Parts: sequence; structure tokens; C-alpha cells
Amino acid sequence: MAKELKELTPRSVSYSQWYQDLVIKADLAENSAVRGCMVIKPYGYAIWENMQRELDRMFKETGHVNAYFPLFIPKSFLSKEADHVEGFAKECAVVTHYRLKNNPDGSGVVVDPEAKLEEELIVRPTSETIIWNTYKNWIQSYRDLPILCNQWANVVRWEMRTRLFLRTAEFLWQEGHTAHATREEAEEEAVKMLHVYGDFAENFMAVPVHKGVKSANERFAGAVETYTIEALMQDGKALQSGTSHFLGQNFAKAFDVQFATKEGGRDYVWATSWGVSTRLMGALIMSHSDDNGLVLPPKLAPLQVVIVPIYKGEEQLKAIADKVDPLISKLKAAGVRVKFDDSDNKKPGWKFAEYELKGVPVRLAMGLRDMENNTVEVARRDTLTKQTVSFENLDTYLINLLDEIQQNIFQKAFDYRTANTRTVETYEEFKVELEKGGFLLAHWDGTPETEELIKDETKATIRCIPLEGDKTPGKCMVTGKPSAQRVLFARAY
RNA sequence: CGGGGUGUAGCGCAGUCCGGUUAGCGCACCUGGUUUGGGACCAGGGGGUCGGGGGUUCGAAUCCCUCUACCCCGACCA
Repeated sequence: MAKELKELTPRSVSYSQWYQDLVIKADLAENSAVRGCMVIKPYGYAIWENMQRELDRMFKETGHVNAYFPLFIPKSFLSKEADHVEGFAKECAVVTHYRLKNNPDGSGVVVDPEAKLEEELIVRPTSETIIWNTYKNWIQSYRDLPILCNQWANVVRWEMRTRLFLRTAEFLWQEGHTAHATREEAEEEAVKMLHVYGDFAENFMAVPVHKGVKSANERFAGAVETYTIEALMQDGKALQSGTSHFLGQNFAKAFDVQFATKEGGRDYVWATSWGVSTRLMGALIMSHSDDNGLVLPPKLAPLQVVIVPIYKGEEQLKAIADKVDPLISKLKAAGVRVKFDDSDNKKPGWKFAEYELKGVPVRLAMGLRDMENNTVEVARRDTLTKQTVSFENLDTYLINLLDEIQQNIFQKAFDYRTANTRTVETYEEFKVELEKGGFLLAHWDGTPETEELIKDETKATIRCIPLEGDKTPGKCMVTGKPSAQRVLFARAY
């Protein structure tokens, strides 16, 4: 009975329902009173904070600094870069007034028609325009370059159809915006940040990603080149998990940002921007979790080890607490996030199920039997296995185990991706294989028309032109025209 | 924005077709007791504008209109 309350829809029944159930039941987020906007709950936010902390560290290690730019963007700014406005205009929230007043009929408040803004403000869908308008004032000479700023912010893109974390009208992200004196330096920056994202995804989220270049159709509005990391979810669909853009001089020209070169000339500044969002939460959930709940990689889990005492009466609980206390101190000193759950209003079995649902990597159970034998029961979330382990040097054992779990989770995801990445030669074969899900490596003639045709007929898109791997040329599977290398196709979120 | 579905206590649902005393059940919650190695049990208790508004009727959770939110499938996008 009670079991059904927490039970998730199995992935085999409905993957999207499973995802929805999991986000809600693991207490990560919920829908809000505002359509399309979510409330990120403390447990979900704790995971996001762990992501932020690590990414922020990586950004700073690569020379970046944080700053903050306004939420509102003058409407006129957006229209300065033609492709950019084209890409975002359809999903912008607009502020038109700055005051409310009491409705004369007493039914609450209404917008005061007299408080109309001189120029309407856009709620940022991304900040390139306001930032380049600002950078214009910061940059006079090559000596002012590079500028390597990042901001942690919220953005709004008015979406028709939303899904918790994967696509919401408002989301949290970071956006890096850099300005450089040379084309080469900006291109290097864009690629460097792509690799930072790739490292983060693989080493912290334990999500293997393909790094590559977007085709023209999929490129960021206003970019010269868009780099992407693409992950594969358990249902065989791809998820774009982070992008890094080489913006060329497009924004510098739109906002007239020029600088005095070393050689005494004048040139437009070269730019990049790059971002990852709370969508990463979706990637994390859909990469590892199972029908019992979340599976979190130890490096991002808010709680890494939970200790559940099994006892009768106060004395036994006290004895167990005294026994594990030094262990907890040692683990904490080693930086392990550990909790001793001595709450008395839930039975051990309930706690076991709950911590499984929440994806805590390691659970220890300790009762009278263990006290007598100087052992503890260690349960792994990733494999759902249990083992009785000696209490001696348990801290070292657990620290190693967390490492092993991190590795294992990555390896599982990696093997899944390998098993679901196939090379196809013909368009017929492509259509057949596509139905099985996963990534398909195929030759493409490089034209937007062919990509569009494939998308219309199969719903598959080019996720990226991989930077690594097989670079052998061939012939386009659709047109037979020359292809420089195989590209990565999939149906995507 | 099109097609379909759902909205009844904090959560999950029954009741709606065929209108009729006081709207039920499970979980959760509160009190007391017994329990504690995989979601404990007994007894007692509290909690509802039946998604909102309007209409039909002597009478509406139930019938009609309308709005709204969420979910699924499409079109569009991170």
C-alpha cells in the first residue's frame, strides 16, 4: 500500500512519465503557479549548487571572473544583430509598464495605462546585446583585452511546451561572454570552454558527451560557429547539454565595439559566449537513474553516505551513535557529505526506500548484529548490492567506494552510448536504425537543404559534426555528393 | 498553437454516465501505546470554496457554457 505511493512509473511503460514522476517524487522540483516556470526545491537546488560550485571553479581556473548584467534589455538592443533578433524574437517576454493601480471597481489592481514605458524592455533570453553595449565602454585599446566575464543568472524564453528542467520558460544558467583582440584567440576560447564543459559532464556528472560543431541550421542565432556537447539519454534521445559560440565580430559590429590595435590601426573586437543551464539536471537524471529512483554520481550528490541505525530503545541508538561518531568525523574531515539518520518517526525500511529514491550513493545500516561483529552493512545505489564490511578503516573503504561508484556510473553510461551509436551507410538503413534510438554516424553533403529533408522525413537532426573520431570522407547517404566526414544524427530533446 | 486526457483533504484515488440526507477510501498528519535488519500495528482525532466563474434545477462533485492549470501526442525551441 504505502509502497505504491512512492512507486515510479517504470521506464519501460512510459519514459517521460517516469522522468516526471522522478523529478517530483525525489523532491527536485515542482510546477509553480506561473505557467512554464518551476520551483526548484532544496534537494534539487543542492545538486545545482554542486554543479555551480565546480563549474565556477573551472571557469576561474581558466582565467574568468564573475560579473552581473541586468535582467532587462532595451527592446532596441535586440534588433541590432539581425540573426540574433530572428532567433529570439518569438519567445521574448516584454515589459511595457512600470506601475499598477487599484482598479476603480475595487476588484484588485490593474496596469496603470499612464505608466507606459518610453521604450519597452525585454526580459533577457540571453545577454549578448546588453553585454556588448556595455563592453563598448570598457574597450578602447588592445590593452583592455581580453575581457573574460561570466555571469550566473536567470533567463526567460517563452516556451509553448515545457518540461521540468529540460525546457522551462525561466531557467538558471551561466553565460560567459568574452572579448578578444584576434580571431584566433576567440576561436581558441570557444573551443577551450567546450572542453571545460566536456570535462565537467564526464568527470563530475559522469555523462559521456560527444563534442562537436553545430551545422548551420542548428547554430546559435548570431554565431559564426557553435560548439556543443551532446549526451545520450536512456530512451535513446540526444540532449544538447552545453554550447560554446564563436561569435566572430558580429556583435562588435552591431554595437560598434572597436579597439586600437598594437600596430596603430583599429579593428572590431572578436567575441565568444558559452553557457550551460539547469537543463544539465535533466541530463543527469536521464543518464543514470532507474526504476527505483535517482542515481547520483557521488561528486554531485548532496548527500554521499547515509547511515541508518537499526535499534530497539534509546540505549541501543545511543550505542550505535557512539560507535559511528568517530567515523562521521573522519569522513567529514575528508570532505565526505555524510548524514546519520537517527530520526525515530520512520522505520529503517522506509529510510532505505527513501534514500534510494533520492539517489544517495552509499547507505550504511548498523544494528545490534553489526555492533557485536564490528561490521556494517554497505549498500551501493548504483548496483543495488549489499555487503557486510568490517568497521576497521571503514572511512578509507568508503572514500574508495565513492570513487568506484563515480567510475562505474560513468562506465555504464559510456557502454550504453557505445552500444547505441551505430554507423550507417544508406538512407534506408538510417531510417530503420533510427527507430531503435541512439546516435547514428552517417555521411552528409554539408548542405542545409539535405539536413532539412532528413529532419522533415525522419525527425532526426544533426547533433554535431564530431571533433574527434573517424574523419574519413565519403558520400552523402541521401544525395551521394561528397561528404567530408561522418556526422552525428539523432532524435533530440 | 492543433488533437486527446486529467483536475474531489498535503499526496494517490472512488463517486460523475443515471442530480437527492452529513462527499468517501488509502497514505500522510496529530494524540496515546506497542514496535524497529527493506516502505510497522492498534485505538482515537483533525483536515474539503469537489480547479475558477456563470447557468439549468426545489436541489449540482454529478447536467450545460466558459475560463484555467497540468500530463500525453504533434508543430517550434536550450
